[in-house]
Amino acid sequence: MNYHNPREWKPSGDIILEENALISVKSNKNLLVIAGPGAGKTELLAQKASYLLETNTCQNPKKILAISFKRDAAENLAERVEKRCGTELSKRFVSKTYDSFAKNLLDNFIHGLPEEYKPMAHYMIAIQNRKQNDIRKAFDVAGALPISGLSNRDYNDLLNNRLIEQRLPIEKENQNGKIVKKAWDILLKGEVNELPPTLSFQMISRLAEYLLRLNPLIKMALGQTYSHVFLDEFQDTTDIQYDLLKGCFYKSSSTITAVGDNKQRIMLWARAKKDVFEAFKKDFSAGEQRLLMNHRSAPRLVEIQKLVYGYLNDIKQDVKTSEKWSETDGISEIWTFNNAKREAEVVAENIKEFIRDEKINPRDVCILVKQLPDIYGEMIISSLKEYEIIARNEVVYQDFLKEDIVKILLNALISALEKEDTESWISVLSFSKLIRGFDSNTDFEKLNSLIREIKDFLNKIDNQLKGLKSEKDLEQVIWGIINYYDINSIKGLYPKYKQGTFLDELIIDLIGFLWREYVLTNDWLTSIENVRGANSIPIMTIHKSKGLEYDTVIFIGLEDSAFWNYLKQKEEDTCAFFVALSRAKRRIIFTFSSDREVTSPYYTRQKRDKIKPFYEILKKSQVVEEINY
DNA sequence: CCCTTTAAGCTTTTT
DNA sequence: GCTTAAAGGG
Repeated sequence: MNYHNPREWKPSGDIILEENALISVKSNKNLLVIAGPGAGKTELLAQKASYLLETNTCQNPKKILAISFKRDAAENLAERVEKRCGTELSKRFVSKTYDSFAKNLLDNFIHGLPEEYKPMAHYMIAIQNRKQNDIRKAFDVAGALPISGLSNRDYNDLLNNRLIEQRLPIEKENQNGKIVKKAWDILLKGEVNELPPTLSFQMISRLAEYLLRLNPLIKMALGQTYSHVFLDEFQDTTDIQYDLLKGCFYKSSSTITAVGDNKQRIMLWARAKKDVFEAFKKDFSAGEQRLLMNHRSAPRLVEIQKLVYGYLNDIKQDVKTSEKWSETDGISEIWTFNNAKREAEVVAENIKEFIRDEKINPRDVCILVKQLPDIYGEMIISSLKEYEIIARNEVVYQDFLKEDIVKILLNALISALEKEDTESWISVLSFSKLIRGFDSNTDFEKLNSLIREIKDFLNKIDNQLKGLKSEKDLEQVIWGIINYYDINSIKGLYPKYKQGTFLDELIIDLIGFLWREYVLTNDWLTSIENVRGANSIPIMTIHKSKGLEYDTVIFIGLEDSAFWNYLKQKEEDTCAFFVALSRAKRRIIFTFSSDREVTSPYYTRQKRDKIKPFYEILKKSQVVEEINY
């Protein structure tokens, strides 16, 4: 392998990095990179990975470990690195989520735990929702904590908190401690007729951290394996995750690069550690860099974004916009209505015109809400239908489409229908090889016969699809594919499908979605595209939209009741407003309806007194036009 | 049975 | 903060 000289290294893929980004890429110290919306966080990390691998600064055979929160973020980053520095070098780039990282540590080194804290090897993942709460169950069996005056939900939250608030081992000096320890025992080992061994991801992280503390050799091995560590969306790190990070890399030889944005901190209510930036700088003696470019938003929209900094007591800084924009680019409007029906009509009509006159794709428009996308979006969905435009609540599909089994089945279907589609063919082939245990050493003859076999099978599927009469027939085809791969082999590759009815539910959903589309379109490829959402406008919450970008964003309901908790969490809600604002590349529209006559258990009369600062920001920018309908 | 009180929901990911 | 459904009391 020919490595580049660090001095001569240049960013790959025709990318020009701003000065601070280039400094961050070449820095060999622990570093906190504060990067606002559109600064190119993923690109920065991908370029840094390229630099480290191409110059052999990350010395072969050492690796880079990247930790993200969400699976798609981890996958996107891995893909970008492969694109930037090639398949060979990117083999030493390991991209994981926090939870899979922690679970791997626990599962691989489970014997490093003392018997007392060693979970049964076949433990389940805890379910915690309204119907089923395994943690609560464990406490009920252990003898619930003697605390009264709390609602059921608050009490469940408190129990969970008690379980994971501290590092292990549990201090069992007092009565409460004894009950918490008993709950741990039940969850780790299971209780006959009550609960199988069950762990939450928070517990898994605690166990992984304890494991490392007890076994310095494992910690050393981590440092030996990973010379560099990347941490994405660092502002969302919870206290538990931070403890684990410290357990892994405190005073280790690994160099850490954390990337985040304090202005997009909207997960505090979900345990994000508020002082994580300061803690990281102190504990890891980390330096700080700020990126000043916004490659995403048009100049007028960036002007509004900059005004939010003041409200968040953040350093005022001269954010630069991309040269592709001219100074007057960027549209921002507030649309006010007397009722939600009129709002839906006007929004739908305008979207129709955007698509028709500006030739933008439905996927370039996003309808954002603070909460309850089904309720806030209902009327807009039906108004858009009149123009034959589909809008849908993306929450329902986002997670579903990410599932491996869904990807596997859709790829098989596409490959059967469209023999020339290379992307789906490659995934069908590589999945088949994986299932059969083939690798690069498998001889050519065997591989060829596998390819012939798959092609025969895909032809069979194609023919079956042609003669399909009912949803039952489709069910048969889908199960045919699953049985061809072998359901037990699939479960072996993806252990998460072993638990409960998760796999069956996904398959039922897929059949339902596909059939519904097929009835409408009478074409399988279009049906698959529609299930994937290629032609529909996404409706989602601000939280779901984090990390995404759209040409046009329409925020529905800039109203007090949508921000019902504003007075209690001003900063976090202002961040949410900032995230919404900064999703837009060229145009952002906020709507207000003084009467929201939705068939919901919630509000009708709407005000905007409490969230006045949001309107002040928009007014102050002098680029926002308010239109009364 | 009727009136009053209380609780739930509201933003989330992860194998 | 606000609405509605469910539970509780006489």
